[in-house]
Parts: sequence; structure tokens; C-alpha cells
Amino acid sequence: MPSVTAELVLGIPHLAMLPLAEAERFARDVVVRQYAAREFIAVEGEPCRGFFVLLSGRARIFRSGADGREQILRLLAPGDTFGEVPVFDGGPNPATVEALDLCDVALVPSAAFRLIVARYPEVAVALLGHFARRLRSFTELVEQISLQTVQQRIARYLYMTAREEGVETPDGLVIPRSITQQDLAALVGSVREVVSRTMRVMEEDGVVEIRRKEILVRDAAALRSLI
Amino acid sequence: MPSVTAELVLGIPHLAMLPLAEAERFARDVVVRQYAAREFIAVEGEPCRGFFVLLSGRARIFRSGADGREQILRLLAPGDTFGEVPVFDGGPNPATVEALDLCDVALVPSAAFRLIVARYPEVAVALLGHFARRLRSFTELVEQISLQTVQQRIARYLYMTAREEGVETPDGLVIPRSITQQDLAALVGSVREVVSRTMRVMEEDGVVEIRRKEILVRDAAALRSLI
DNA sequence: GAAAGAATGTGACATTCGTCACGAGCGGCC
DNA sequence: GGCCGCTCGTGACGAATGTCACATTCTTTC
Repeated sequence: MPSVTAELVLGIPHLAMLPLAEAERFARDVVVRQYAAREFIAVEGEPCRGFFVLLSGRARIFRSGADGREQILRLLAPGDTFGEVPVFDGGPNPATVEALDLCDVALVPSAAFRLIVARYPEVAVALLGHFARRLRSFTELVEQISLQTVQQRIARYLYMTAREEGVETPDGLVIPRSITQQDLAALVGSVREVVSRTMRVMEEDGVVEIRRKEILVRDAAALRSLI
Repeated sequence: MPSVTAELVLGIPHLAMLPLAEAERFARDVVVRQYAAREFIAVEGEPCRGFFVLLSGRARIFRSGADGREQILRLLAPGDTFGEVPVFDGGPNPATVEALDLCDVALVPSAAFRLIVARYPEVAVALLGHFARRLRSFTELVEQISLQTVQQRIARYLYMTAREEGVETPDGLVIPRSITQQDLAALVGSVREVVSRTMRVMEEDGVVEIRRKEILVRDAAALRSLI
């Protein structure tokens, strides 16, 4: 079991305001493990052992339906936490978490964490803020899947990603392609083929340019107007 | 401004464990108002004034898309609370809340509530549990809308409602029709016509019987197997 | 540098689902 | 009792989207 430092604990979003002594005590309970690409970090329906912090690598949280189709609920980047829900409602894991790359993951046991939450109101308030933001983003996701077309959802993804990760070039914003079309489809609630075709149409309209490893947003305003 | 008693405050789910003195102090900040059927209690995008408790009547939380279609996120019954999200993430209302009946609603101002949360860890923990359950149910909603057919979603609604509110009769469980087909459609992410037709099909298959004011579940097992 | 494995592009097709239009039933409300 | 408004039923239609099959391109591995 790798040893965990107090710095790592203080680096966990919800726990940044812990006193150092408490962080050191707490560090003894935290376990770090590495997961290979495609390995499951948590599985839907299984009992919860605690909540997780993604230290490095990327992962996806998804649910899968009867026919094998999947819906991604959230993509995880380093620093993100997940698995808080079952810690606080006592149920099983609501979804499956799968490593996309090689991932380092810290596991914070439920019991220790709940103690901290009850003792440090700042932690509880930080966590409430986190839950609130997550609920808000679920609201958006439901609206998009239910009320918007696939093209609108893809346009939104591209527009948002371009704003967050886009790199300026003479031709427009370049988005490094961080996920496959398969995953993009699962993210927007569709299937690979439809995503491929939809992006082609947007390319023919001169809005974007689909390249192998990146996407060039030629006309951000036009992209925005599709949403 | 109607006066509010400490008992009412202690009856609010998250606040049940407050000491009486605190509840009495807190009661002075709470405001009760009545809303007519169809009146908006909160509007998407507007700034948040606090969180609400539905004291009597029923209401729906929904988002509406460009074409006027609506997606219901949650149906509210007496005792339910809503509007907590913007209190804790600082954003505007994420959705619109509309009274279905004549409703009595208590408004708990943000500032007073946040103070209580910071001071009483039990309140914070209760609230975390509440948020966690809501996140879990959103997970279910997303999966259903994204991965299941309209028939499956309707079957699930009928099955769940029959279990919760159904009354045993010789012919099967009777569900009082508490919402219109329009609202049922908005709840499962579809449109009225499709809901009407789908329920007809289920009726022809002998699973349910659609009556004017109620729905009879003839064969609960068959209903379950449709999900 | 082959060979295997991913990821992607694309055509043809099936089906669900949403849209439009209209009629019927029921319940207030003067 | 008769006019309205709301809810519901239903047919016809079209569009969006999912399915299947297969070719192509790129990446990784041995």
C-alpha cells in the first residue's frame, strides 16, 4: 500500500482547508492505486468503498443499457473526484468508472471521510457546493438529451471544448482530439455513425475541419449559432 | 408576511435536528406564500432568493426547449424541498418551478440557511444525503431518456407509481391518475400523442386498463417485464 | 515492416418518434 | 342548458436517428 502524504490530502479539492495535523492523520487512511487503460475503477451496482480522487490520467463515468449502448455521465481529468454519491446516500455505485489511460487513483474510505465532514463544516460546505454544481450540470445534460438534436449537442460539445482547451491559430481554434468518436457519441447520447456523419455535415458547411488528431474550429460564431 | 412557527421549521426535512431556540430564531426569516395553480414559483435563469419547502399542493420542476417542449425534472409533493442548488453554487435558478395546484410554499433565505449549515454539521450531513439521492435519481433519468424506449419509460413510471400509490382491488392495483398525459409525456421525455398511443398498446396487450380518472394495473409482472 | 487492432467513413435501410390536423368526451360556469 | 376550455384519441406523414455491413486509414506490436 503506497504511502500518502499530507500534501496529497490537502490537494484534494474538498479537503484543502483541513489543518495540517488532521491532514497527516487522515493521510494514513488514504490508499493510492494504479489502473491500466480500460480497467474498471468502480462498477455500477457494487457496494461503495469510499470516494476517489483521480491523480493522473483520464477516465469516464457511464451507464450501459441493455443493447450495449453506453451513456457517459462525466469525463474525468486529473484533480477530479468521483464516487461521493454512495458515500452519502448509502447505496451502491450508481455508475461504472473506467480508466481511459493509465490512471493513478486515491481511495478515501467512507468512514474516515464522513468523520471529517461532520467535524469540519468548511469541508461540508465545499462538498455541498460541489454537489450543487454537479446537479446543475445534470440538469443541462437531461435537457440536452431530451430536447436537443444530436447536431446541437455535438455543436455544444465542440464549442465548449474549443473555449476551454482550444489553441488559437491563424485558421481558428484548434481542439486536440482528446476522445474518440465512440466516446463523443456516448457523451452526447447517440451512436458513432451519427456523430461521424454529423461532423461531416458541419465540415461541409465550413464550420469546422475534422482532422485525424485534432479539430479545427473555423467559425466559432457559426458553431455557437447551431446550439 | 405570514408568521412562521418553530414547529414548521423543525418540520423541514433538513432542519429537523435544530435545537428549539435556534428554530425559533430561524422562523423569523422564513416567509410563507401561496401560489395559484399554473403560477411560477421560481423561473429558470433568475437569481436565487433562497430555497423552498412545498407545504401543500403539488408542483413540477422543468426545463423547456426552443420548440416549447418541456422536460420535467422532478414532481413535488408536500414536504419536498427545492431550489437548494443555487443556494450552494451561487448560480441562477437551474430550472422553472410551476404550481400544479394551489400551493403553500415556505421560502428560506439563502444567507440564514447557509449560516445554519455552517453551524450545525448534522444539517450539512442531512443535506449532503439529500443531494446524493438527487444525483442518483438524475443518473437514472439520464439513463432512461438516453438508453430506453418510450414504452420502457412509461412502463417504469406506471410500475413505480403502482407500487407507491397503488390501491389493491380484485382486478389489480389501481393508480389514481395524478398527472395529465401531457405531464407524463414531459416526465418521460416524449410527447402527449406518443404517450397516448403507447398506453393504448399496453392496454390492448392486457397489461393495464386506462380509465378516465385512474389506471388499473392488471398484470404487474407483465408491466415489470416491459422495463 | 507485416500483421493485428483501433478508429473512422459511408451507403442503404428500418424504425421509432415527433408533427400536424382534427374530432370526441368531459367538466365548469354563467 | 349551452358555450368554452381542457384533456384525450387517432390517423397520416416526415424527419431524425439508430442498425447493419463493409471499406479505409492509422497505430501498435512483435
